[in-house]
Amino acid sequence: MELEKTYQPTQFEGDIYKWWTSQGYFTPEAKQGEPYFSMVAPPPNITGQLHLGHALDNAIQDALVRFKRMQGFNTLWLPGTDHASIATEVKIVEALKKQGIEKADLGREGFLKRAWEWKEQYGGRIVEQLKYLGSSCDWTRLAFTMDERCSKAVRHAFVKMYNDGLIYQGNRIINWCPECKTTLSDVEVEYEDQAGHFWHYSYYTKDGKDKVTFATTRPETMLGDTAVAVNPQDERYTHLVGKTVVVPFVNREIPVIADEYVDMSFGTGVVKITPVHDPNDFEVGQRHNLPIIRVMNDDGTMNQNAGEFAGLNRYECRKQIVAKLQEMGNLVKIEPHAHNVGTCYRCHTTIEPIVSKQWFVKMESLAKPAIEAVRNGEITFHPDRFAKTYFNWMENIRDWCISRQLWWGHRIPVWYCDDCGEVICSETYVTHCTKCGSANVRQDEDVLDTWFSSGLWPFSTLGFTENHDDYKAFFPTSVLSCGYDIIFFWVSRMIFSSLYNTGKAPFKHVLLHGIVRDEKGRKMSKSLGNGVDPVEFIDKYGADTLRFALINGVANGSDQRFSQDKIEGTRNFMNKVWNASRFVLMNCQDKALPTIDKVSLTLADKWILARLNQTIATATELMEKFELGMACQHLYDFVWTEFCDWYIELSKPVLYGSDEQARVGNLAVLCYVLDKILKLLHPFVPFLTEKIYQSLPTHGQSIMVESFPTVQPQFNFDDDFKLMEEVKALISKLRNVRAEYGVIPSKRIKLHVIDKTGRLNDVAIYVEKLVGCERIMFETSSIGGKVVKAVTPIAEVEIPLGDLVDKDKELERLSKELKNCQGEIARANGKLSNQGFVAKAPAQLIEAEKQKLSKFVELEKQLKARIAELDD
RNA sequence: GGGGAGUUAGCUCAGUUGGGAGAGCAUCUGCCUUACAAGCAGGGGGUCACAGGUUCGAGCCCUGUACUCCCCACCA
Repeated sequence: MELEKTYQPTQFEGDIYKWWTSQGYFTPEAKQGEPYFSMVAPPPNITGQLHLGHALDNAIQDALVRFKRMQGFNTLWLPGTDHASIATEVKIVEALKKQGIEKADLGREGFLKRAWEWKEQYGGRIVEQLKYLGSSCDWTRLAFTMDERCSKAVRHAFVKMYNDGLIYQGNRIINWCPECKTTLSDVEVEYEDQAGHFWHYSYYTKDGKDKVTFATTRPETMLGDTAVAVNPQDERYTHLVGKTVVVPFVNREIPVIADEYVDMSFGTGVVKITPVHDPNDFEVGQRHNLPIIRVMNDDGTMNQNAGEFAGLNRYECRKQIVAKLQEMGNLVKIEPHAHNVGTCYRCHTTIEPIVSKQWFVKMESLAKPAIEAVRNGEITFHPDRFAKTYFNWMENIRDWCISRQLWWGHRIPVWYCDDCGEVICSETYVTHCTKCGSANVRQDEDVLDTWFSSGLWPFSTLGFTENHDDYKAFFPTSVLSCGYDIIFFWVSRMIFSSLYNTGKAPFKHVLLHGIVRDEKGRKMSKSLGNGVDPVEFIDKYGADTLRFALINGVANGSDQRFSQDKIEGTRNFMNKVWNASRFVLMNCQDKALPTIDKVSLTLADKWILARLNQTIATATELMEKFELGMACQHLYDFVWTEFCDWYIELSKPVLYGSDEQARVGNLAVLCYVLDKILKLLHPFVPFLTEKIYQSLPTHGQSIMVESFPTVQPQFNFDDDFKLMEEVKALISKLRNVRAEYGVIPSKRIKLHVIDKTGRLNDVAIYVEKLVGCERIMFETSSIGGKVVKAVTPIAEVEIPLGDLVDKDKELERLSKELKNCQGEIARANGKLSNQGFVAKAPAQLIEAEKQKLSKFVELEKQLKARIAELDD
């Protein structure tokens, strides 16, 4: 098969993906007892449009999965999508609004019908986009958080927790989004710095003789005030404690109470207490049995308890209250004040803390084993610093509010009997009261937090509730990979949910990556319009390029900037691999090549094979430590610098020569190394490597089911490797001399070489070709005359450059070298004469230092001789 | 307030058991050398934030300082 002249990924990526799928390569059998590697993919929301975060996430996971698959593990990577309760509902409501339809108009049934239609349409789209990336996940096992299997797991987990007393219903202060009209858990609130004000004003005692002055950022909540509080130690206010003051507008008499919560040194030392609309005030209210008076509706407008302000939205109400307080003379002053305001993570509306009856998960007993599993190493985080983040959160965890006033999601499996008041929690649908038999039962209206079902993902998808073969074969999973930004939302919940439900940790390793930012380091977002559509990039540069660019050289867990430069640089690398392959293949023609063990290896061959071994060892080790970014970097360097710039160039004189046996031998090595390179790169660059692999004379069925390369000890060739490194250094030095003397590139020079190793005859053709020389003449002594002399550990080379040779310039060049050389000697001597070093450093290091010293001492001698010669 | 991270070449960043500072881009010089100009060869450029300490030896370990960023909690 001929390869095109340049790398054009769009010509083959799609076809290859279809072919892989049709071959069933992504679909493992569930075989118990076999070494396996399994991962569940973080399910993207069905609202989703593929973004670079998904691309990175999938590139990492696919690389791991392909690596493990090639290593022979029974490998499962299970994909799926998330119903994303609130996010999806928000989108659908928006879409309906555009059509002039209100959610309520449709009713629950009608709305859910729309939602499922939405799921079909957009859930499918994101799945298709993931395929563009080349992800080798098993689509036959595609899951959805609301499919029957996952829903069953949700009901099972809920009922078990309910029966164990871990799920309870309570009247507590929760976060309310007036836009989405639902509760939110603590982690779903995002805090934003906003410029606001401190409004200082006073409440008076009924007789008007005394007053308390305080500051608030939210005057509108005063309508729900049921006390003002001072610190019990605060002597300024002792006389007032126990008295009452009057809340204007609503004319409510409220007590002045004493509570430790109040910070005497802050402000006036007085705090107004609104138990219903502030978490801290709620606590104070609990302690003092204060009444709870709600003044706001679910949509953020004021309710009838707000009296004259009823019906206004909360901001308008605030404005009017401030104005009226001023009129009445209660307002003392207004200060600018920056504060953190909680907003809804979906719509960014300012959340309203309110007291409400909701369902909660009791966290304390769940968190304990979840902390322990990480502490005892059952689960490890990569990088491990994120374990601290995890502990920090888990150890301070509060109960989890799981009920949501939404329609799209898992409905809470609790029924109420309207006749006898029985509360029935059941895995199956309830039609009659289990206590009185009445048919007058109704299900709880609310649905569950979307993260409740995601928390079960590693086992719900594998068929935990039915003890499915997949569960038996692939659970616990091996690795969980996601961005560090969802440790709280997702990772922690999976850990405690799994320990509680299955008795096992859901995964062994948590591999975390950072956020992909724009060129300026900003987070990509819709509002900034700085988002990048990965599909566009794939169409232009190919999925391989995108994947490699996202992984190469990036450290685990750290954010990265995504730039056009990086993409292009990576594309160039792909093109490099492509063209190197083309070079090898076009030289092979259809020649029958010997296997590598039948080839008489040259010095260059041995060098590249030894270097390949090192690369395989390093890459494998890094992959196993999940250091994919570093593995890529090593491969990049090996392919470009060692293989292309050196080995292929070293091959040219052989391939273009007339020794047929040497040609064939060289080609065999080229093919061998290329084959290994493709396999090493395959996890990162699946399409390109498959495409080229299929063109190799030795190709098998598919590169993705071939074995990952392993170190071949017979190819280590330490001494030859070192010699070849010296030859390379010699070549570089000679090129340098050419450049320094301005010898035009087309000029073939002559080299007179005094060989100090006795082995350079073998490498003469390399030097001739790579330095651009007419012919090497081996000498036993200096030829003298107008020459430039290069002195190296393996050879002295004289280059007759005629009139180009300039004595002063030459002296300057050699003196510079001499100085450098003497510096090295001084350094080595310094180390070796340091008793501490000689006594404590590893023997290997000392030996290496000694060798260096003698090498440079020898060089120094020669350089000095040459300088003396010129000075005469 | 608590926790975490960062500070390395002009820019973006690697540097994982402490043993002679690296890459890509940019820049300078010269090349269309029959795989590749999406390329080749050669060069310049860094007191690894600062100050101490441990060590024979520190970009790496410890302490402190400065600045930047992130997360959590939050004072009404």
